[in-house]
Amino acid sequence: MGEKTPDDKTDQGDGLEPRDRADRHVRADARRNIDALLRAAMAVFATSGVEAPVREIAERAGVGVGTVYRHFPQRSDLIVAVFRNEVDACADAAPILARKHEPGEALALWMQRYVDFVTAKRGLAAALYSGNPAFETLPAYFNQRLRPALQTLLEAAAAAGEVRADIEPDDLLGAAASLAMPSHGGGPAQARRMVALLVDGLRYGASSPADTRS
Amino acid sequence: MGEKTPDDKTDQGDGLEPRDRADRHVRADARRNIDALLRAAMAVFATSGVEAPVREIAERAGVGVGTVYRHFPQRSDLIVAVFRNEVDACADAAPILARKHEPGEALALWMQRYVDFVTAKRGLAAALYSGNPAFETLPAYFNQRLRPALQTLLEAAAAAGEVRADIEPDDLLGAAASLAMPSHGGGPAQARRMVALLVDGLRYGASSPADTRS
DNA sequence: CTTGCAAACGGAACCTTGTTCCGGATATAT
DNA sequence: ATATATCCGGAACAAGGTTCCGTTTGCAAG
Repeated sequence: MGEKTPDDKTDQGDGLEPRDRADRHVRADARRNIDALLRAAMAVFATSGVEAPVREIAERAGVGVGTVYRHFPQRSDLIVAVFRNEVDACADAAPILARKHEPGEALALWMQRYVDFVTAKRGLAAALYSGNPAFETLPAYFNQRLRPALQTLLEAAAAAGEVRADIEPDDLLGAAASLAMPSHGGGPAQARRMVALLVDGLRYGASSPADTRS
Repeated sequence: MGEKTPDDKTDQGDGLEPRDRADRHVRADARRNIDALLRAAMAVFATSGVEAPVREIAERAGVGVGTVYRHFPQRSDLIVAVFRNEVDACADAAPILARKHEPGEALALWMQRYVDFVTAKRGLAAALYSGNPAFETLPAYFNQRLRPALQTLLEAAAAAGEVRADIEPDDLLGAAASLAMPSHGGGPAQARRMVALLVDGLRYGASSPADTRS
């Protein structure tokens, strides 16, 4: 899983800090708590949305709030860390699926995985739109990780003649995300079905791989 | 608390404002305070966004918080009231502009008015996406009031041959709103300029008023 | 195995913000 | 002028984010 520590310093080259090697000592208990916190936060966010109280997360992780704030100075830092963690997991699933399935099937499975990811993100949309600058880099990270992952799957499936070749990863991600948005009423089950339909749409017309309809 | 009160008054016509509240006496001081609160909230929301503290609004209106909650039982009620108020003001500006200016000019001026309105709504987007049911009727109200207003202006300008006739009010509202969204980086000045460009685009190709293509 | 200490821990305390409560003020009908 | 339903103000309460600080602990040097 993610080896990236949350205090992943975005070193802007401020040479003010005292000499610390990037790998300064991170005590084992600290690492353990960070892991527990990420796991707890993931679970709580999925259940109660990203606006769940910090105390609840701390309790579930079996630590005190002080420990939360030691590793995630702001509440939003925790949210960002969990989000990046999940994006990474989703992106990393792509090569794994590609190895275990036929290209078309791998694509379909990954899209479902993606739907699950989006569905679980209740309340995140509000955070993104909140104007809080802490979140403004998230969409970029989102694209940076997921687009290449999907693109690889898409190209493999297209090369195998299993899907048409004229769709862009971004279109697909956007379409699936909007289908999965809770604002569309239908539950997660409907989202999965509609996205499956979308993927079937990709398969249609792929029978003649050389058919480039200008 | 689960008791479902059976006094479901047919609060029908939620699209239009409840104009005559003559059923029960509304004391003059109360009306005055409500007005002051709406004005203060409008100013504060424009400055600090819709998440400004209730106390700040109360102070600016010169009343106690108790008075705020007497008239707006929930914070979100105040936000909704201010929003509807501003939507009404924006919509009502259309006929006034139409009376004082040439059709094309009235359209251009109203679009600028609309941009100002959208620009001032910092943080409202987040509220809309928050999942709070208190806000879910707002977009409908938005459309219900603004679309006819713009449509009238548009038709008048088209009839006068000052703009092309093949654009829908909704498209224009949506486009202008997205140009004015702060997420697009450029300040309000840029938004005004881009929307002016958009309106100029409407004028282009309108030189032959009788040209009803199709 | 000690020992020293920086790092980490926990959770009470503090601050801000939404909301409720209620004693006192007051507009308005009679 | 009086009665009273309505309204007002702001203290008090609840909840959540964040800080503070005394205590504990991992770990490496001796």
